[in-house]
Amino acid sequence: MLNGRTPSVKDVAAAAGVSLGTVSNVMNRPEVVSTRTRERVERAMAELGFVRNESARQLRAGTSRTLAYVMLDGNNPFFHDVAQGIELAAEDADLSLFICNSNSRAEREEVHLDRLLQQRVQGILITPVNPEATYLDELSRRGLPLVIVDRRRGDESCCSVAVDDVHGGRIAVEHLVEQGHMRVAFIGGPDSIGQVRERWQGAREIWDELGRSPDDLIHLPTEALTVAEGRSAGERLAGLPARRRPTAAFCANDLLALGLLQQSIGAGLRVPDDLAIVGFDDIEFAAAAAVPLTSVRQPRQELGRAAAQLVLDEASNPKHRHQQLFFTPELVARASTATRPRQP
Amino acid sequence: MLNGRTPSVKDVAAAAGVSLGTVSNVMNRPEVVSTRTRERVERAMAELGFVRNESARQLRAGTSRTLAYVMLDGNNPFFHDVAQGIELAAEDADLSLFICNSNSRAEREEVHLDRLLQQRVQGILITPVNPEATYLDELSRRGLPLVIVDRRRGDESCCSVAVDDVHGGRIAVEHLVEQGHMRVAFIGGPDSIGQVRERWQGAREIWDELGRSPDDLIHLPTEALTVAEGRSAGERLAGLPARRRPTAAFCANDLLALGLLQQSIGAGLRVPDDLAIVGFDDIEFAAAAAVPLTSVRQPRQELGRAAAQLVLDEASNPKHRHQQLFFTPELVARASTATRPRQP
DNA sequence: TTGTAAGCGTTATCAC
DNA sequence: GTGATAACGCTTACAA
Repeated sequence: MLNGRTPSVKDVAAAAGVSLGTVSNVMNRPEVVSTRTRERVERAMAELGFVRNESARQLRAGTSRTLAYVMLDGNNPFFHDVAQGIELAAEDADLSLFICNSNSRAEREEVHLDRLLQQRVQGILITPVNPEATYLDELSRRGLPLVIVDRRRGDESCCSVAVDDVHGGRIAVEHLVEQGHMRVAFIGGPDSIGQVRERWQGAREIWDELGRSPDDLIHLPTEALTVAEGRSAGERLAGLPARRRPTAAFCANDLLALGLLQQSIGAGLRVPDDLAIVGFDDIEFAAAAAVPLTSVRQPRQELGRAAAQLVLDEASNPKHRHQQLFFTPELVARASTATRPRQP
Repeated sequence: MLNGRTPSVKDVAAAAGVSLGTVSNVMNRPEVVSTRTRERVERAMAELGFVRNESARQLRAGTSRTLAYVMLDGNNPFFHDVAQGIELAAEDADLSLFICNSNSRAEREEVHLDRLLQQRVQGILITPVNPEATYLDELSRRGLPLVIVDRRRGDESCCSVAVDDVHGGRIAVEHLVEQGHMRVAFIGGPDSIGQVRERWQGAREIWDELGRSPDDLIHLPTEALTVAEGRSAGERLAGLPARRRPTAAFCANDLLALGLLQQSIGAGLRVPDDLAIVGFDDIEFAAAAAVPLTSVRQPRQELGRAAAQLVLDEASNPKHRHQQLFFTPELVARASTATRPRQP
């Protein structure tokens, strides 16, 4: 009867001696079918090893059961934490989560989005290479629920969940000033990344408000937000003439900070005594560093969870209105900035 | 005509003034349709914003375009590197990759597998909680291509791609002995994890072969392979009476090693002078540690790539035979075991 | 080269 | 409570 095919509702119906509609009812509205036939059908399903075909279901029902997250950088644990937050929310809603990685390349991003469109996913969460990209608008125009994660657009054309990066920059530098530092470096780049610009802006703002001279806030640009770039920035820092050399560095993310920490310790500097370091994101490896890293904490999982909730609302609530959620980051002080080194 | 619906081949056909079969041909066998009509159809597609419905395609064609990887522990960057290797291979084959995370829970694993079965994915790659679990056999029995990644089964009932963990344990400890260490700790657990057992076994083998006393190879069990457990093991290590205290530790993975490193440095020990440390996996953060970590390197991306190739072969080659690939890991010596600390 | 039509496995709307 | 039956959007023979 089956000759190797994977069994369908039809086969189950035949085996259970009922019609195919009844089998469908057992799956989708079990309350409407009598206990006896339900059990008979379930037994048949088990015997045949029936597994519902999701493509057929989706085609007919017109509704998909998966969400997707297109992340920006698979090498940064931060995004995996965000993804985990999304996954938890998806799980609660009994949805699958499709995770893609653009690796910061707009072209990969477009390929992924196109595929997701073809799959007719219920909604897309994305940390885009460029939040203003026009192909993102097109998704919304198509009616596909879309939430931008950890980034924002200028307008309010879609939902987004982000963190106040300017504020983050402010509290990072404020903390360093409180610790008595007179010359501070900001390490981060490229400038094309909105986050980097805003964190740097926050740093300058507070520095200015505290009455410091702009000359004492030194910008060391990097080409990416990676450990390797952090090391390289460390070398440049060390190369500065002593009278200009900062006693503290605020890094645009934790990977940079980890790289800087490594380079500094390798070069024989003591952290925080010779150089204090603040990172951003508060990924797990920040707290796990040899000198536990002070960092501006983003609510990573919360970010993901909130984003998932927005996308689900947009998908199911006809009265949905776009929202721009904005979390406030917090400083987590650890040994890397302590006036005297302390434990994590 | 469309009233808000998303356009279908039918709509495209109408707009282009051709039949629906022709539209399909444009997508699937463009060579059989004349240039002129092809262009007309393509223009209509663009104007309508047509996106092919993958569910319908899959249902009719009977073939899916996605692979899936069920990873064991999303908090361990090692698995993300493996995933990236798979993704690259998938990309080459023009397939999408569905990434799931079981977080070491067999129950989540089963939920994911069930969903993937429903999606009729082309093949599944998995780093299972338990490679002997019977539900894995069932997938194979269903004819679903399955490859076990970074783990092996006793029998040869499916493809697998793994690393010689016993050998890894051997070279780690051999290296420590070469550096002159007389008492060594093995840190790792729980024993239910095959990897842990084999790395420990390799350690004992070589220790024995080198004529050392079993009493000088101390096993400090952990409850998980995490940074936190590494720290806790460090505390226990420090608590050992001085005459029994090892001068070197071999950790079952890099997360443990990182935790141990942090705890040790925090406690004022010098690494490697007071305590040498070897990790396993060689994740990026191992090289990025304040004292760059010596580690047993697994070919992370290669593992993923090879696994993807096996699953694709099983999916498309009727003469496919199951293979058990077995990579040999290499020791990457860094400062954490140098007799005199050196740079990364 | 293009058109026609059957059918993939489901769900949902009806009668019964 | 249960059973026919018509879609859903696409691919693929086969006919024209």
